Amino acid sequence: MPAESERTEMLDSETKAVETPEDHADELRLWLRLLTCTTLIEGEVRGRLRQRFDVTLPRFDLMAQLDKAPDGMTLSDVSKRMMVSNGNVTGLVERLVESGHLDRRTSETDRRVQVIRLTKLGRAEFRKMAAEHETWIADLFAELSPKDVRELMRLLAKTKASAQKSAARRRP
Amino acid sequence: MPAESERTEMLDSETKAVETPEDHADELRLWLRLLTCTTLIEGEVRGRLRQRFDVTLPRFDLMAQLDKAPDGMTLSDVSKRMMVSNGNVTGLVERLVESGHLDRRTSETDRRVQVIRLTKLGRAEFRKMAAEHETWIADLFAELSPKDVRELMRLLAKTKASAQKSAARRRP
DNA sequence: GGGAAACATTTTAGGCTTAAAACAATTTGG
DNA sequence: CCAAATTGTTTTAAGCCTAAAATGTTTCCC
Repeated sequence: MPAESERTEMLDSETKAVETPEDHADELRLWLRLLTCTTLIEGEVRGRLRQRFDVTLPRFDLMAQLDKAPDGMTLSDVSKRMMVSNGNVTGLVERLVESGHLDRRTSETDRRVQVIRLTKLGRAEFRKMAAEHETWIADLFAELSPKDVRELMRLLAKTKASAQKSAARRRP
Repeated sequence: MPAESERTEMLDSETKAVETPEDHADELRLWLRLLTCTTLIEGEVRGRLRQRFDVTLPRFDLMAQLDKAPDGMTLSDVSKRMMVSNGNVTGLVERLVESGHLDRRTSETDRRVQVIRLTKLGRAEFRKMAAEHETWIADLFAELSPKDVRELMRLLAKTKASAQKSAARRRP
């Protein structure tokens, strides 16, 4: 426990629990700052992808998932990985098949399942974009020291675990 | 500088700059983790707002901005604060006026400007939602110690500054 | 075998979001 | 003063996104 109290109005921990509403302002500020950072970076990446490659961020993200899976993925896999709804993936895939970046085929062993892969074109274009994308990210985080990066990684891992537990508490 | 090298393949800093492509994998992983955390929390908040109050997250966010500005804000102000496009705000405001949560009037001193405020209903509903929302956030971050929270705040502030500088470098 | 449950995907309806163009009002600099 | 630039907002066109319902397929298990 830290020496300094973060709740200055609290004089006696016995009287706290029931009566005084807890002070959650710090967590709220933290959440807003987290959201700001993400929005800022995401907007920047989105803009650069559009300007340099005329591609949208969701398309890029989907292709990134597939680049890591040479044997293809099912739509459900993609949807879980990207943390978006099923219907969303259906539409995205439709457009990427249309533009020749993706190949979609029904699984031979389970006719419910659609397996999607990058086409040769899709893979080539993705690799080109990904190389540049990586330099943008490095530039956006340029002022963080290697130690900062490690520390942020650690704290965000803890945050993710905390949020997942909270979500599981509500939806068991 | 940390004692341990994070780029094991680099033997001589003289030869680095031009020839070997830099290793940005750590920053990329950090960005993905940041995005995962935000998406996770955002999705959770979105779902709870819908279930408990039948309200969308963007509506809630807009009302949160206005709650902090009793004298109202212009659409541009809101758009900058929320980091979304102008047209987006136009549509959101339209729906919130329609539902009786917002009041919109043209400024008397500048006929270009629209000033929006929460109505009595809008303020009352927002306050109710905000109180509960704060407990959700606290719960989502529950496993972070006060020290973790402070440290994250510090590192995210640094991240934000870094990203803003990078964005400014590109779009001066 | 056959019905119920589970699963994968698509569809639907509605809302959110963006970039860019269009429009309207004000400010500015000659 | 007045044309040009700037500012604030809306419109447009396209795409993204969700939750929930619908559809088709497979698995479970009695």
